[in-house]
Amino acid sequence: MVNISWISISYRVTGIKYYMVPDLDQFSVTDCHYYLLSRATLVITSALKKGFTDAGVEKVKPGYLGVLVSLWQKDGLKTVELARMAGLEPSSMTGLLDRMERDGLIYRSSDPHDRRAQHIVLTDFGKEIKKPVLEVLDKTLKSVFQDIEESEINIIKKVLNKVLNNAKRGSN
Amino acid sequence: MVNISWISISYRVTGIKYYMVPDLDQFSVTDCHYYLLSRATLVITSALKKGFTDAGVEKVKPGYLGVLVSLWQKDGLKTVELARMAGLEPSSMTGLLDRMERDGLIYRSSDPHDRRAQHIVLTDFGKEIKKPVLEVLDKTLKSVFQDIEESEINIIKKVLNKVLNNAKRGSN
DNA sequence: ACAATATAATACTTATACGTAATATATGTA
DNA sequence: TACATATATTACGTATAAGTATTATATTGT
Repeated sequence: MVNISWISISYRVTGIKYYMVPDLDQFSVTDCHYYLLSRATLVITSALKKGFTDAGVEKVKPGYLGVLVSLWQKDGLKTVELARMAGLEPSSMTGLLDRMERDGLIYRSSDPHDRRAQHIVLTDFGKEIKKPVLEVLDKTLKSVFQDIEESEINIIKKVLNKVLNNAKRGSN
Repeated sequence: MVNISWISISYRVTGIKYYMVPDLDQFSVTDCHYYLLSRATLVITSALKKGFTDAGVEKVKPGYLGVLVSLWQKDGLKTVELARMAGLEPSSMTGLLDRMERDGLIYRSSDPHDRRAQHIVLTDFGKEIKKPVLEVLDKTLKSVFQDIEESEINIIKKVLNKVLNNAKRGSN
């Protein structure tokens, strides 16, 4: 794409001093882990969004996927449970559920035993769209990851899991 | 983390029919490419943000990095040029530059030869923070990608570049 | 020269996710 | 029982990025 990079010289220059600020002029974005990760996430999100629209389920946004799949497995989960399952903060989950409620996919139902808690329940519409949504998901990911070997996919998964663990440890 | 996954069964089940909707109950998030990519991006972003704050350059947000590094290489680029270099839409770049201007990192300067264009220029402050910002970047990425082999990093880069190309072709 | 088209930047709306704080309710302990 | 603490959810502000439409200029073709 272009000629700049704002990342991770350390992996490409051996013997560099830890805090040495490297000369940037010789790097390209396609060498930058952070750039590549964020762009890949964005293009997949964008492809999913287009896929849902083309399939006539434009009410479904990519961000809803985690919640939908969780609820298709077990309806009536609580907000915190959904947040934990999707890897989001509870406060993020609230806004997500607001949008999903607005779009007619779920509703909130009070817990008679714990008046703090709300159970998140799929509407009929939320149940009906399961098949087309999963089809779009499968098709989109097949398209985006086409011509990539299974062994490489496995390395990606392994490395990204390690990244998540490194970050988790770093934040403690 | 948890027991759900909303992704990409296709790579793990051989011989699956293209549009077959798979049974979800047996998958885990840590097997999901889309999940892993988006989480990894978010944890790195979060680590960078914390790094900037700890280093006393809390005016710098992770999203500013692409623009800053571009301008440190060549000051006075135009909005569209910066957008293209960072891989963003020009409309996204406008908002980003608004925040950077508000935070005292850049200012806009009209082009006398093309009255449509604005040149984006670093303030003194925007120039001064180069060293600490690059230090935080280097340190953070070293930390997040620690214990990951160079060969694996290279595979990640290769695969993600292919993903970006696949998505680009798919959108035409 | 003028009309059609292209380019640069922006405004506005929406989606996504974090962090902090507030509120209500439960639970555990002295 | 009363108080401290923990839990569930939400409210509000901010960062990030896309998409659509608009405005102002430039450029090109006739």
